[in-house]
Amino acid sequence: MTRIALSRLPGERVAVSDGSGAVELAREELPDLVAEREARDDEPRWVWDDTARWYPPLLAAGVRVARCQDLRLGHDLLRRAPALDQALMDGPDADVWDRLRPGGPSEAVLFSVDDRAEHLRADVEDARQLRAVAASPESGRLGLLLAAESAGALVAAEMTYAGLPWRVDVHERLLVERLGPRPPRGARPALLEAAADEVRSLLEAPRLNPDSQPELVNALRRQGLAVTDTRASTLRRLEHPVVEPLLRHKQLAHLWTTNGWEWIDQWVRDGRFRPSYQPAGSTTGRWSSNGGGALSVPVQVRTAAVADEGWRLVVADVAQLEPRVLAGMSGDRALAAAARGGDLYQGMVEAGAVASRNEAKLGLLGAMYGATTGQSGRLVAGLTRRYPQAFGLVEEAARAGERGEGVRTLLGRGCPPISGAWDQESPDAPPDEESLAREASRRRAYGRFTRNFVVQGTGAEWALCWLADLRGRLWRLGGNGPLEQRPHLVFFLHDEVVVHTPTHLAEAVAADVEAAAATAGRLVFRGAAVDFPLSVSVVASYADAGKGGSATP
DNA sequence: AATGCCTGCGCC
DNA sequence: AAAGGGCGCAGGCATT
Repeated sequence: MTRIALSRLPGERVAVSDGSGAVELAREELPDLVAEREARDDEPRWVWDDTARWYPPLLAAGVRVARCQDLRLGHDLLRRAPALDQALMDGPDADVWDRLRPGGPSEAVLFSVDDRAEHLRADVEDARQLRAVAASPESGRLGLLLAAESAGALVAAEMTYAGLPWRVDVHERLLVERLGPRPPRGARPALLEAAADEVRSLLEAPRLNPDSQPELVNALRRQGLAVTDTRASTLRRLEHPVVEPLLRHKQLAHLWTTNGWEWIDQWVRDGRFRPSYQPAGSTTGRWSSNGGGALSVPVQVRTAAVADEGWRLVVADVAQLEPRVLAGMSGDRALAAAARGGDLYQGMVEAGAVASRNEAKLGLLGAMYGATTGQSGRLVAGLTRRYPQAFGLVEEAARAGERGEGVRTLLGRGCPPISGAWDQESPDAPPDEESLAREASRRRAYGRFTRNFVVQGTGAEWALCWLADLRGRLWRLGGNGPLEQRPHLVFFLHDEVVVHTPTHLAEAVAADVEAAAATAGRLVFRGAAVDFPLSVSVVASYADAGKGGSATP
């Protein structure tokens, strides 16, 4: 397969190097060249330093690419990969690659903070990464991971470009219903103020600011309520007339500040919500988001995510992704058997491992998060006997972390090392009891992190493969138009995707979403026969997903 | 005025 | 005695 490396040159120029030679051209000539090579070659792999910098201008020019290699993501990943000989990653500009931060489309044009970072040789770094991976005993898995990570970066750019369809009128109607009319700048909505006034009156505190935690705690205590915090769960346990308006105030305040009118102004344009995604933004490989709060499109406002006329949203999520991942990566046959159906927890009940579905859930979550006490902790002990490989795997990851050792995901992503050696402050003095306790607690915390890392990280790898395969299928499904006129991904969150599609293709999209999940399972888990059943809904509004309306069985 | 930590919420 | 992973975001509050 052809690899075509793109590097920035001084003066808005670009170097294009495909192994058979290099050419230079002006930056504005690039979209035509890319479109031409996409059509002529059989899906070349575009090699560049950062998808978030190269791809948005291409998308804006109507050019979609099939494959890429994101060298920054690849570099970060390989630098942490335990199965890689790190010496092979050294060489010219390696230190600059080490320091690269994710770029945004805007800053790419405005700033060139570091001249060396601006003019890196993509072909040189690409060759280095290829060589290092080829020399690794886990070259196959690492190669898959790099490809999936890069495909994810393409998806991220495309989703920001296309945007999640967003009906501002629906959203604003909801805001007015719950909060009252939009207040002038600096003022608070009427219904929010009304709730605050009820709280002030019931607590006999006319000047109380209910958003101030210390003030609120004091006011509650003056009423004889023994509280030390103001969490909703704490408040719900109290018996006092102030609880209802207080909880209502909290909810309305949250709606107003995080998904209110200002959020709309800032994040919705031309009927689309365009959050910015950051692939591998979390150390486990999960994506993060740095704008718009795409990681929590709250249930409250999902009614505003509505497909265009003649279009539908296909919403799909995986049931119990991480327990299934654990079954697959540990090779635990008993857990894999429980995972064969649509409900893994129910499968555990039917196998007689636990008495109830809820116990199954508590026990598994406890194992993956490191619960040691309470009901969850007790369940973990019992389930360890029933599912020794699965529970043993997370237990072993936790022990490694407690010893200060790192762990890796199934495809080879390494976790960050434990931070801050405890005895560095005064290396010669014998540690006192308190610092010993601190150290022990720090190691346990790292153990909980490594325990979760292996599962969460491998889950993220499955999801990336799912996304990558689905992206290709959607493109092939859609005819000849540009991206936004075909079925295309508009949202992704850990184990859930949303596709915006012309209505007549919705069923075909639903089938492709399923097929892509099966492909991802085979790619990541090879022989291990673990199902990844989806719940798929074809809906007009995101809020209607998962209600069983047109869910496939 | 800007920065960073804390609390609390919500998403997985 | 306490012992639950990963994120983003907003407001309050202390610090500079």
